[in-house]
Amino acid sequence: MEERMSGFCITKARNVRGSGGGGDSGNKCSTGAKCGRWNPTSEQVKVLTDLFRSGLRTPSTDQIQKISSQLSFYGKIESKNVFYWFQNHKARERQKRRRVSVDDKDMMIRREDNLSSSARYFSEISQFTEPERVIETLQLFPLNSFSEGESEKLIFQSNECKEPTSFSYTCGTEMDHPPLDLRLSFL
Amino acid sequence: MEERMSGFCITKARNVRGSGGGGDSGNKCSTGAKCGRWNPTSEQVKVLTDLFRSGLRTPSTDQIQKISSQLSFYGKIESKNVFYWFQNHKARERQKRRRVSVDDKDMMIRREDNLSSSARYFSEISQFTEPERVIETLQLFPLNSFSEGESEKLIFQSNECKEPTSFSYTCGTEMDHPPLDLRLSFL
DNA sequence: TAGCTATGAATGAAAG
DNA sequence: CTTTCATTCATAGCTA
Repeated sequence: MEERMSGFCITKARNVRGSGGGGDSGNKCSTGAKCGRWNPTSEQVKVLTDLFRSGLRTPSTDQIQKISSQLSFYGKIESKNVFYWFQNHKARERQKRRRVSVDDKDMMIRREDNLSSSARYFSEISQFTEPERVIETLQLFPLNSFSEGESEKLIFQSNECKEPTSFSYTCGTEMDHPPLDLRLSFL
Repeated sequence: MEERMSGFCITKARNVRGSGGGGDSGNKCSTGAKCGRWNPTSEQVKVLTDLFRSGLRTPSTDQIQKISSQLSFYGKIESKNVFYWFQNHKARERQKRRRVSVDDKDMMIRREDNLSSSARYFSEISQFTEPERVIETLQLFPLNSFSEGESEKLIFQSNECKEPTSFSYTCGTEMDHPPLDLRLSFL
């Protein structure tokens, strides 16, 4: 009788990357392995996420500099880290949303699969899959005149929704056993 | 000492993925707990492996969707699962090969132990560690992309210690907690 | 119960 | 912006 299952899935019992919490913590590799890559502190991630959620998606060079400076308090960080963070975060959110959409549509066959599984996955990022309140750069600081051509953008996902151009392959809709034609020539 | 809450999902029942090929043997967590991780069915793995062996390494989004749709018959599966599967499979094969390589050059020991030890391991995946006949994407479908040469990079030189231009905020020099004014209005 | 291996998932960096 | 690569974390499922 192991009722150990009461412990549910331990999530991050390990030191997690955000070992932070304390003083320097910073970027030392959690596992102590040779780390040549930035390992964000939980605080740093929090701030970045917050900014992202506030609508910032593509920070300008200046913004990146400022953010980086601020975050350096929590540990070592470089501008490029911030740059990459936003780039990745944005790309992944979009990519994820795309997959979900498709997934959602294809879910017609499934019988009773609860979607609790995907819940956890998107609990962090896709918290707002509807708002779409992208502010896309946020230039509210006139300081320093205008740097280089930095203010334009403001696109509204125009090239995102590409009609999937329907397919004609037998989409198992009413068969018990799938034809399952997954040869490469089929894809 | 270690407060490593060893809760984790106790999994006593070995439902095994390859159980009777029936329809749903799929992904339910052994314990029935709501594990958030996809647990591929043996059929799904078989198909995926087959595709991989056929040369498919980096399926396009469309392909991923199709594969996912087809595999959904065997049990719950999402696009991201397929995506990750290929990503991991490819990476690991490469990693493995590289390790062997290094192993070979670095230490000329390489006695049979090596093989016997990993025999079981290689029996499944590295069935062919020599060919390298990667087909790399298999674009049998038009799949028009709208990417027009848009190259404007933003290079970050190591200017991490760049003086913070002109900030008036008290740069955490004597405080335990930073002022951290990272609201968008600040940037 | 503890350790190990295989592998799903995540994400920093880059390349394209 | 999109996609791929490299590493690492977390965990299911053995195995001893």
